[in-house]
Amino acid sequence: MSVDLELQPKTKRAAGGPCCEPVVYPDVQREQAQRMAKIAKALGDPVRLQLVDVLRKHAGKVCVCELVPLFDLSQPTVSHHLKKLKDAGIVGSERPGLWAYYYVKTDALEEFSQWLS
Amino acid sequence: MSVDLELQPKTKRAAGGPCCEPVVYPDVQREQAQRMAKIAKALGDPVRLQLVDVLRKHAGKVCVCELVPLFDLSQPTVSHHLKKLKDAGIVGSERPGLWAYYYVKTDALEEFSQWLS
DNA sequence: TATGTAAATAGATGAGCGTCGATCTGGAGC
DNA sequence: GCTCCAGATCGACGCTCATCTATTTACATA
Repeated sequence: MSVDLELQPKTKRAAGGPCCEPVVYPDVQREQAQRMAKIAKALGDPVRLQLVDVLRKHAGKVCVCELVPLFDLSQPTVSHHLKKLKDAGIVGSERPGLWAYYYVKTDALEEFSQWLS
Repeated sequence: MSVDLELQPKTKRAAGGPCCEPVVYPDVQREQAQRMAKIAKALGDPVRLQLVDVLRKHAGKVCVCELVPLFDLSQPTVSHHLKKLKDAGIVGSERPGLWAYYYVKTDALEEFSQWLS
């Protein structure tokens, strides 16, 4: 209803310039967008999304040897995906001995989750 | 505290099998993960995330000619990103005449948003 | 010390992405 | 009709990604 929200071009044919003046935001959030896009990109693969899902449902540490057989993928590939998630700051890991354990760093998803809702 | 949540290998050295039995989920959500990963992937670029942000803040239709000058990118590149968002079902578009208008399809982000929180 | 094993790393390959300039499409106005 | 313009599409380029096999690393146990 409000024409303000429609954001139509202000002139029907501007002379010597773009079709309309820049009414929309210079945007406060260039860096914020990069941060959140980094998170979204890491979640933008079905395997990684399911990894995060499993890790979140088990609010503790999960052994890698539990995660690998969940997918029809080689062990290095799963390891690769876990590394991606770790680089994005979404998960953390420990390796006290022979086995490695991964867990979700819940704070990492906070900003993105809030923006999305 | 609860060992059940720790998901450690059940045996210290399994004989003739993987290090532990598959205790974690066969996972109900293979297709759901694909759906949500598709959304996340589309949001996994700073430009597209900012496009969605701008479109959401203007809960109406926004002219493309308003969006292009927001970024230091060529018009075809912005158009390409808008197409990606459209293919992901995140935005829709109309082109009644010379100008094209884009808007957010809020339902699309619902499932992903809920999963994330 | 030697052996076995879980996980990470290395290297390769084929597919996809982000970006650009150039071109095409189709509505608007003279 | 012809011209102008907004937006979409095309083709190309360099880079990143997901995946694999093969190898390496480091811990455990005998």
